[in-house]
Amino acid sequence: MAERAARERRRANDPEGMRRRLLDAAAAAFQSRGYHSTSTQEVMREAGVTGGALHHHFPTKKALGLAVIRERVAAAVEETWIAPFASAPTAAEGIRTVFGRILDGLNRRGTVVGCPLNNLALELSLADTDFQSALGAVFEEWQAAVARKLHAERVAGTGADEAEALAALIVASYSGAMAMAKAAQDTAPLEACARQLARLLDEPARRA
Amino acid sequence: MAERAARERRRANDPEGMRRRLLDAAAAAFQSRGYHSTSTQEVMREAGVTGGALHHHFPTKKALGLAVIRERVAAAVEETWIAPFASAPTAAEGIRTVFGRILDGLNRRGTVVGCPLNNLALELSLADTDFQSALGAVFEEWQAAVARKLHAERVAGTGADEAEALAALIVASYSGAMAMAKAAQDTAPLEACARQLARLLDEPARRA
DNA sequence: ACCAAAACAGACCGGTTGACCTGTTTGTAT
DNA sequence: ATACAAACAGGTCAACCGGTCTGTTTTGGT
Repeated sequence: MAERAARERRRANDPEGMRRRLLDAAAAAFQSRGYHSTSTQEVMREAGVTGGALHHHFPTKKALGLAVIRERVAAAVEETWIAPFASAPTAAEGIRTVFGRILDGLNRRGTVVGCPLNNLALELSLADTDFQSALGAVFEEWQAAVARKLHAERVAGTGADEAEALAALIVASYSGAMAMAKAAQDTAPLEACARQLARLLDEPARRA
Repeated sequence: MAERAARERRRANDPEGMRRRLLDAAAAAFQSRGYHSTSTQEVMREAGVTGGALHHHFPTKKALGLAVIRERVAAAVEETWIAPFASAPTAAEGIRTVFGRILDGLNRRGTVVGCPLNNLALELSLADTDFQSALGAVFEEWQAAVARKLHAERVAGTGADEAEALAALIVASYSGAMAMAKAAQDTAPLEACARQLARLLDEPARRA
């Protein structure tokens, strides 16, 4: 039919692009509304994609969630946290840089949507073991990267155990401060933690 | 009818008790499954209550959630955290006591269900402004109580600002460590943070 | 040129959810 | 005693969710 051909102009199969758009839309929606509060239809609408396409790339909502965690959340942590921290001249300077950039971004936007990893971790860790292990893996890699930096700098004693424990404190206080900032819709907890952590990393007897 | 009277044995109106059972069941369900993943029917079943009673005490699910936050979550934070910390001989000892008790409880149970405040905060803060302010208030009171203890002890400089900032670090690192423990289903992050925080509160030049 | 498989479109369905509503029972003020 | 409101029972309903299904178009191998 002529009208059919006229309406649907053309269709270019682009699997990777389609998959990318779906992951982008899902990651944004999960970030701002959470996993359970986001329906697959919302993801479809915001990605401009039909149900058939969504089902083709991600057979279930859970598969979509796992892909978001492994391909988007992990990358976001790597990009906004691990990389700038690792490439900083010192650990203390890394804290200031990372927190400073994130605070800049938050102040530019109005609202505090929180850390995507933390948001999904608290919502999904107990719901499903697949989610739990995927999220736990991201946390572990994050903490390990921070510990490597601390250990390379010989901060806080020589032991690798101490570096690991201090890395846990750093990651935990960032996650918790972001949670507080989200609940209060105020960046003050993040600023306070940044100052305290930087002071902690500057002061103590280094190079034992 | 005789059969009617025989079946429904008797009914004692007990508004406070009914309300308490509903809040208990809802708090437990929200804690382990989250707010959105818990249906009102599940709450009804686990509380042994009919729909009419639930609707009478809490007209909407949101009203139930707000009551859980204000009457159960806030009380839990007060009981398990604020009170033992405030009554400890020193702040450092308070950290050890609070974390120790919580770690004992976690090790006794198998799973890490996480901090109820943090769980609900990340799930609901962005969803609704009423939830956000209720959750933010609990966080603020928690941090303020910790800051009072630190200030009374003259930890970390004389300034009240420093006490407030250090309190933010303490609350944030606990919340974040619990999130990491939940994601990893392992209490190691909590133990690490407890050690680091206690060391931080012990060491520095106190009583300037 | 042809055809099988991948990529996509769009409708459909059972199950569930939160909310509501109409009755009935219990407590209480008078 | 009796009227009236609070407390509770239990069913109903539209809306929605995630998953599935069938059909069409595009793509790439031969």
